[in-house]
Amino acid sequence: MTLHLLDTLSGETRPFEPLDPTNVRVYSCGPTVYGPAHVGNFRSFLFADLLVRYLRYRGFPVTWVMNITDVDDKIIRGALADGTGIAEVAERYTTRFLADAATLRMTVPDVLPRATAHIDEMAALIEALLARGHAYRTDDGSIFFRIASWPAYGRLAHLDPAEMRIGERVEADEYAKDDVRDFALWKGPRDGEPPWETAVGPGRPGWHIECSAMSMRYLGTSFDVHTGGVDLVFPHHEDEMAQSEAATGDPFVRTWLHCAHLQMGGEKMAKSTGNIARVGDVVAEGVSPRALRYALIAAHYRMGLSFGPDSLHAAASAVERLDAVWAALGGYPSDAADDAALDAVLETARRGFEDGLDDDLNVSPALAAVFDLVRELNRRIAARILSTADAGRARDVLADLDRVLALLPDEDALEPELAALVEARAAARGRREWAESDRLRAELLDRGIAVEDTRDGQRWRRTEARHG
RNA sequence: GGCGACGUACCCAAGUGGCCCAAGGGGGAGGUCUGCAAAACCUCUAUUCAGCGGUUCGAAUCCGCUCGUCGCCUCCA
Repeated sequence: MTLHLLDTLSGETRPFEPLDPTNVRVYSCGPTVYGPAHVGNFRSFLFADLLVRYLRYRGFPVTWVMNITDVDDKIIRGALADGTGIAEVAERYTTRFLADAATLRMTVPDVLPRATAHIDEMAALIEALLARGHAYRTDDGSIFFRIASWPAYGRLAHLDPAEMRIGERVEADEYAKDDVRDFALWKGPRDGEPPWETAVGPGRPGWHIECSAMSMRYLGTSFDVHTGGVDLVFPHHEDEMAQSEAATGDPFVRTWLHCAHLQMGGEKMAKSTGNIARVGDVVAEGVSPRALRYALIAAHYRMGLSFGPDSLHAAASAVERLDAVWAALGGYPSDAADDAALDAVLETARRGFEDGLDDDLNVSPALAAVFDLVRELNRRIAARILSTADAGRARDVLADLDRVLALLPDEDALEPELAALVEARAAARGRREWAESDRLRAELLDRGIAVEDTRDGQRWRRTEARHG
């Protein structure tokens, strides 16, 4: 099988065929940096991460672009509120975003363009739209996209423009649009708002134009995949597609991918309702970053996913299970001969993993294949039928699959002080001084090192998370 | 009001016509191993897939209706 993806626009699941096999181009709608992103936002970023990782695992070179929206109403409001500039606010939360992303082991995008650094590209796009008759100016210097000029409008969201409820709260009164459904490409200058002097006049960009300008700047007028949360389908991506195609005449995106919302307490996680959890807070509560990553990627991206203490606990246990085999395989002394059946076990796991992900990135069966492998490996370790070389090969396969999952523990050496405690504990146990060895074991656990005894002596692994 | 998704064990969650008397993870019960603990392994925990009809040799999977949950139509990942 090959990778198949379900495209929002066509509604079809199709084999993935890159426009250019030597450079798969992926664009993901990134954060608007007016505050810390919450874990719901990260679900969508990590789903894109999973896609990019899997494309690379499958051998495709990928260029991944994720924008940073660093100018918009909320940032302006936030800057006003705490008396700093919008650049400061944007910088603060961009830094925070990148730190959280790193915590969650998100692949660093190849390009992280900032909107404010691409104003000229936006202006050029708007000029093209004006020239082609798809946009018009209003008295205050704003420029709008004329939906009536674009018959394809509504195709992505599968909405009929005529049936759309006209937003009562839209800025219809603030800006004099020809049609309330028309959307802003450019907002004329206003007091208290940062103005840019551009070819289309002074003002600031509308939201949608940012993504069109930045994606096409780095990926061309047509590219392979565009990702985002379902809430972006309309109006953001609908508008983006309309303005991009109206400006260039080229089909904008080959495959649109949208992930479902993260649910917490039965409803979607959203800043507007305050129903949120943040990466920093969750980690501060003692959840390991890898467990959090697991909790956010372990379900198919188009399915609603519930988030909460239960899901985090299950995720933490699952990750520990991975850690346990990983550690067991690492410290596996054996004089057994090679296990003739191991290759088949490894191959079955790899096939199950790939078959799952090939099916529109369905991680559930992929993870099932991994855990089936884990059990097979544990059985063999317990039965001592693996050779040391076998253990190494099994580890290599796990590590290879982990290029996609990114859940395995870091391979770092133990700090000297802790290493000394581990040795002391082994020595005490060797002398059958149970009280002392138990004390050292407890102390090590307290410092994040779990020590376990096996027939071949003790072994240790990091635990990361506290347990309550 | 329009559009759409979903409803599988105690919880999360695969499976979308026969390999399903239904993966995987978590939780629970019992057992093995062990100085103890932990990990691991073994057994058990859905004759059943929201409910009711229908199509079919055959349905969790297709069709219809009913009930329920969630989302989009407005800033939003």
